[in-house]
Order: sequence, then structure tokens, then C-alpha cells
Amino acid sequence: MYFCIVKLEQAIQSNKFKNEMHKASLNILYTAWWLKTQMSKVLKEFGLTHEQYNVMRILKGKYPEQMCVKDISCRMIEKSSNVPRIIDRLVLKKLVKRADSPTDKRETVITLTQAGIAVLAASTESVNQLMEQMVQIETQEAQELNRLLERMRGTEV
Amino acid sequence: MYFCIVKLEQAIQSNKFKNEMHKASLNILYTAWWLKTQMSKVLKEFGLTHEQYNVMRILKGKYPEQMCVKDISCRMIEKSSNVPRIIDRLVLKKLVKRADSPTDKRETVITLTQAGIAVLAASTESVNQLMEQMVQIETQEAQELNRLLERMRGTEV
DNA sequence: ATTAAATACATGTATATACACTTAAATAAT
DNA sequence: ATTATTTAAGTGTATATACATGTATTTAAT
Repeated sequence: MYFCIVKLEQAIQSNKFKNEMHKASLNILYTAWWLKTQMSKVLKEFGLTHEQYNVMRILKGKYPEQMCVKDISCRMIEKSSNVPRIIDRLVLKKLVKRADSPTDKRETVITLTQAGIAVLAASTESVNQLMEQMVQIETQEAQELNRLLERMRGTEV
Repeated sequence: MYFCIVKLEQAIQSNKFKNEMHKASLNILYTAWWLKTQMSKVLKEFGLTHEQYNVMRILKGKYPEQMCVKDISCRMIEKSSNVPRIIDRLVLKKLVKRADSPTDKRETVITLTQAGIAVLAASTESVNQLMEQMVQIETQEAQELNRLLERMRGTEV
């Protein structure tokens, strides 16, 4: 049982921020890293990486429908992920299966296997448990966080 | 000139969130990816990756003092970054120089070169410019965002 | 003083990211 | 109908991440 580093200043050993906005950017990057690291620890017990888990969750969202690679890609959190190769590894572990599309010969269609569904269910339970004990902010605070993040991204570029 | 995707639901083509907390986690991960992607576009013009830039900024914080690899590592946003190899690439580009430590033979000490300082200054200006036009939230909102992120991480595990 | 433990860094491997390029197939244009 | 364009997926390369291991050196313990 330990306390994680709360303050960004401690985490990156710096307090030289240009302004609150700059600090917020670094805070978001650090928090994302922290979230991924915590989750990866749990997923590792199931032999999964964060990205493999993400692909499986996306497939679950449409199950038992099949999904083509493009449809998975556009739902990924990190858009530049190389989905074909993530699928390669899931196929090797027999957690998903890949087949040629009947309607479009360019496409391949992917589905979870029964093993995949089982592993996903078990790992999701562990991840949810972790999240509940790790992150204890109120619903209202989470809402405000969502509002601010979307406001942050919502600017003309 | 285009508008970026504001809503998480659009960005990842899903509205199936367990709760606001779950949505906030995904929102943080997506926003971090978005920030890194935008910044990387700018840094690419200077031949830098996001991580190489981070190492150079850390070195700048102590300049003209030299820093050992460990001191750089513990200041990285992503703690699991492999700093020796990031430095390898910066050395090849002659943006930093590496020398044996006079006090501890296990250590190597790193400093920015004059070229490194110039490239860092120019790229930082571009990054700041991008940030200013990209992210237009109020100081007060940024403060609230910082508070919420640190509250989110500030839980016993 | 010698040995044991800890530390700093480097190296190795698997996976992921970022992005350019290739190939085959589908769609649009003529 | 033929050609051109676009699209879907896969491949290749450089870099980064995550983590285990190796090696030299320093510090602590005896």
C-alpha cells in the first residue's frame, strides 16, 4: 500500500511552467501515462497490452457482428495505432479470428473468439476493480473534467 | 483551417461509457494523444520527436550545468522512457554532448550543445505559438483542470 | 580489507507508434 | 467499357515504450 505522486511538480521534478495552460498540458500527458501504466500492470496478468485490450473492447462493442480493420482503426483512442499488426498478435493468441470479407475483397473482417470473450470479460473486471479503487473522484467532478478537456480541444486550428 | 473533433463520442465513435469516470479516463488518454500529435507535427520540422524535445527541455532547465542520465529520467513525463537511447539520437544529431562523469565513473553527464540550444529555442517558439492558437481555455479553467487531474491521481493504491 | 548490496548505465527483445509506400480492389469519370 | 481515382489493408523503417538482464562502480556491512 503506497500513495502515488499527486502533484505534477513532484512527478516531473519541476515547477517551471510558462502558465497554467502549459502546466495543464503536461498534467494531461503525465496523467495519461499514469493511467496507462496502472492499467498495463493489470492487463499483463492476462498477457495483454493496453492497445490489444483496446482493440478487443472495440470488437466487443459490435459483437457478434464482425468488424473490418478500418472500422476498428477509427474507434481507437490513439488513431495512429497500426491496427493490422495489433490484430496479428491477437490472432496468434487465438483471441480473435480474421477472415476475408464476403462483400469487399479488400477488407478482412475480425471477430472475437470464445477465448477472446472470456479473456476480455476477466480482464475487464480486473481493470474496473483497479479503476474503482484507484480513481475516486465524484461523478460531478468527472463531468467537469470531461467538459474542460473537450473545451480544451474545441478550438479552431 | 479546420475544426478538430471536440466531443469524445465523435472521436472514438462510441457513447458506451460505464460512467462519467470511465469517460474521463478515455478523454484524458485521447486528449494526451491529441496534444502529442499536434506537437509532433511542429517538432518534425526541426527533426525532433516529442521525447527528444522533452529531454532537451529538461537539459535546458539546468543549463549550463550538466545532468546525468538518472536525473533526466526522473524528470521525464513518461517515466519508462529509455533515456540512454533518446540521448544516443541527440548525440548523433550533435544537439547534446555526452561525457564521463568526473565524480562517478558509472555516470555519464549530458549537456546541450550550442546547436542544441538554437534548435531548442526555435522549436520552443513554434510549439508555444501552436499551443496559444490551439488551446484557448481561460487561466481559471486551466487551474480547475490541474486541480481535478491531481485529485484524480491522489488516491491511495 | 574484503565481501555483499545497491546504483548508474547500457543492451536486448517484444510490442507499439508514426509515417511512407505498395498492392489489390472498388468506385467514379470519361 | 476503359481508365483514373480512391480506398482498404498490409509492409517496411525509424523511433519509442516496457521491461528484463548485464556490467562496472560505488556504498554499506562485516
